[in-house]
Amino acid sequence: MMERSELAPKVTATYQAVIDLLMEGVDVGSLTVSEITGRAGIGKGTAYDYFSSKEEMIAGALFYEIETSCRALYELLRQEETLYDKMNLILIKMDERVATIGCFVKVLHLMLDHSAVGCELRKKIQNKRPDQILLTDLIRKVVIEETKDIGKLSQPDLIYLVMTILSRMICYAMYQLDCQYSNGLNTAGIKESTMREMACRDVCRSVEAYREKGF
Amino acid sequence: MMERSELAPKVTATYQAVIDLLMEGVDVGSLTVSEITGRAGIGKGTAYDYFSSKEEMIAGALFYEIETSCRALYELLRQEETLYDKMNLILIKMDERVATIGCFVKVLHLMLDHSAVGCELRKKIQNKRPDQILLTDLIRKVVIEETKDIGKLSQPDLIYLVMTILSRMICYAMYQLDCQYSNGLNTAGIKESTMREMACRDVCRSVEAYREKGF
Amino acid sequence: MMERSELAPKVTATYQAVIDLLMEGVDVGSLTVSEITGRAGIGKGTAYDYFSSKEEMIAGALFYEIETSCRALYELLRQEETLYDKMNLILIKMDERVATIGCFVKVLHLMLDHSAVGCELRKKIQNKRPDQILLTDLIRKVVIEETKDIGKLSQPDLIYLVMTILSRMICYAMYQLDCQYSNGLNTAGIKESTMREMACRDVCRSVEAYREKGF
Amino acid sequence: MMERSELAPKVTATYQAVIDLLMEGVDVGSLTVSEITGRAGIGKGTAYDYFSSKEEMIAGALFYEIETSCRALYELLRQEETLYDKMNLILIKMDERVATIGCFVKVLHLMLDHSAVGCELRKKIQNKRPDQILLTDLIRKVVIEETKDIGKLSQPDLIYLVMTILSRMICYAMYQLDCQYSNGLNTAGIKESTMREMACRDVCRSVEAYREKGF
DNA sequence: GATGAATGAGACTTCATTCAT
DNA sequence: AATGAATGAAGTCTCATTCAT
Repeated sequence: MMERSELAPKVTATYQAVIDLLMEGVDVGSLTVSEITGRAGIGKGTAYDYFSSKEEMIAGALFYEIETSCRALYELLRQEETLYDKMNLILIKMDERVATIGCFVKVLHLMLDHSAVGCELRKKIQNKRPDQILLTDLIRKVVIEETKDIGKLSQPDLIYLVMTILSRMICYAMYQLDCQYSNGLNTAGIKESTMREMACRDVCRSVEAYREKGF
Repeated sequence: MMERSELAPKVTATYQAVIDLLMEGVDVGSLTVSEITGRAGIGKGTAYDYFSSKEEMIAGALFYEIETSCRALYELLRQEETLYDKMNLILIKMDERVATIGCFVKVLHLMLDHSAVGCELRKKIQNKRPDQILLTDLIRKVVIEETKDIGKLSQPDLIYLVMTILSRMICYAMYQLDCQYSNGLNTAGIKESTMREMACRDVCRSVEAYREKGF
Repeated sequence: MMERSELAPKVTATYQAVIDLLMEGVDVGSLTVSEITGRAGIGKGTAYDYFSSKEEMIAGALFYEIETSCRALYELLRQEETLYDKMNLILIKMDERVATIGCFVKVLHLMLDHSAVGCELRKKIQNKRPDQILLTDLIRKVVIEETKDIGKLSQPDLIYLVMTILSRMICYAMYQLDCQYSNGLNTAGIKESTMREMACRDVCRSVEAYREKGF
Repeated sequence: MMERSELAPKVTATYQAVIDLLMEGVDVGSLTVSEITGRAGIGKGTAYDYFSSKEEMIAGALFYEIETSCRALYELLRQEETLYDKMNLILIKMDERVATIGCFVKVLHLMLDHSAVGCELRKKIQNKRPDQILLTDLIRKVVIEETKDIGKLSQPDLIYLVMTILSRMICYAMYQLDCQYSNGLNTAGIKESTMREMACRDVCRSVEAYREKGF
């Protein structure tokens, strides 16, 4: 009934192998079918019974991973009351599943490049079913639910709010990644909780400013 | 004396070819040496007299491109007075050189992946000369100069301010890219000037909040 | 009693599938077991219960097809009186079953190449039962029956007559195929009946010349 | 000046390797690029600098081989006077270059199948330059030159004469090939000179019949 | 008996890099 | 100094065959 259970075991094995490899730091562009199927514990040919190309395997795995994560997160967010708490939960979950962040970042990258995997992924995202929730859908829902008492948001305001939250999340992800690798931000020494607090306060400040005067 | 003039003509031709190709939408991962040297109008072997690998060509080109852009932008920013104006100018320049944004985005991507080009690029950035200004250096300088009257910034506060600005810039870049390709943000219909205004006001609001209570 | 009825249904289904595919224009070399069994409506494993290899399936199908055709044609030829009429009937049947000609041509090809299917087919032909009639047997019978009044043919003369007829048939097949695809003969505009007439007259002329002076 | 000399050495090496392999009995369909380039003494990648696919290599080699043979034969045929002598020379040359016959037969096969090599070859033949002489051009020229005193041939008559000669050549080739492999004709014991004589007489008889009454 | 999911050897093709000219 | 022809390692994908169900 859950779509997870609908997937053939070889498909989930392939997806898991792709995600595992990516999380271990293998670059998307240098993933090979041999690596994937070897890790998945299936034959090379078997993968081609389920996917028509390497790109489909990788794009499928990433789509599945972020869709699953976003849907699960959405369920959790509904239990939080305030925007601050929701934002905080998002960031906490980002910490808990920091390894997954890499996948989100890779998806963002792929959305913007012209690689074969990127194309495949864009196709998947454009054709996604309405009940599948990706990152922007998640944020949009949070914003709409949180601000519905203000009155119906105009499209531009909605988008700006979404982007504000998204930029904070990216900001936080950059912080996380800078802790892992050194990317030039030199975030060493700043506590996670401090970062979270600042980010949440920032988001709320933006919304309050909106409530007062509109954007 | 200028480092530009220090570069051999074949090197700049190679760099330009890489940048041109990337701006035309060729994916970093699918760039080939043949394409690069063909576009640069030099022989394949010649390129290897100046670079030891394909990765060095690409990483070198990207480093050169962003370093040049950031240095030029820094010179311009010094002439602006307020933080609002500086932020605004950054965004305006991002519009004027929207094609270059793609390179910045690619650099961000490469900083985070484990590809061969990414490694090469990270090496270049870590070993950069002090007089070479990259994006984070640029922002750090803007923040320090703008806030020096407040007193010396603590390291964490400085970093948070830098990240705030960076996140707004990324936000704006996302908006720009979403106008070009459709990435799911549906920013259609929002004017550039409106976006800029919102972003600048946000940044200033953050700094003001800092001035009042500290982060 | 009839060998057709001796064949298991899965075998005839396989044979029919091969022949259908070949007649639809699929190249012998690019036939796959999946295609064959899919078309035959049987499982891939099942085919291997009846055949030991793909080659055996294809060679078996072709052998069966031509043997069946030749035997049927032989029965019809016995009812014709003169050599002219017999030759004419052969060519008329070639027109009626023009699609089958492709199989004969493929068999000719396979007899001459060193492909795995060719080997298998040669084996089948060399080990054929005496009551199985193939093309050369058919022609040989026609020649012997037609010329028995002249006296017993010497082996070389018999062979030459057989080859004469065979070469005319090939000639006619080339004409047929050139009508379907353009193979450079540019036979467009020549009527079938004219071609047949010329071929039959030629064959008779050869035999008459033989009757008069011997070859 | 001769087109032979225009071909790059690696191209002729590739062509020769293909022809050699085919003459050694390797089946067209089972030729591999490794085999070809290994035999040609060049790197696998080198072949792809000159050809865009395996099919092009094989089709190119066959086209080159038959075109060269036919052109050379045409030059020789011009020195013969009578149709009998011309036909005889053709058959003698077929004996001298019996190994090449296999190539002609393979070309005939490829013209009729739907394989990738066949497609490539048909393209090459359809786009051949007017000065390139293939088998049917050769025969057409022989027929036209030999019969010009009779008056202009109608198109159908021309084609029929061409096919008559072609069928005798096929007949002779069948004899040759049956001597090499046993294909069911059992030509053992017939001398080459006898076969040639019969074939030449047959062709002349056909032309004479034409002279007298028209076809 | 029948199936088709699974396998993996091996095919074609690309492309970074070298080196003789 | 500059070139680009040549290389061959390595990647993707196909498909004949097997075997557990």
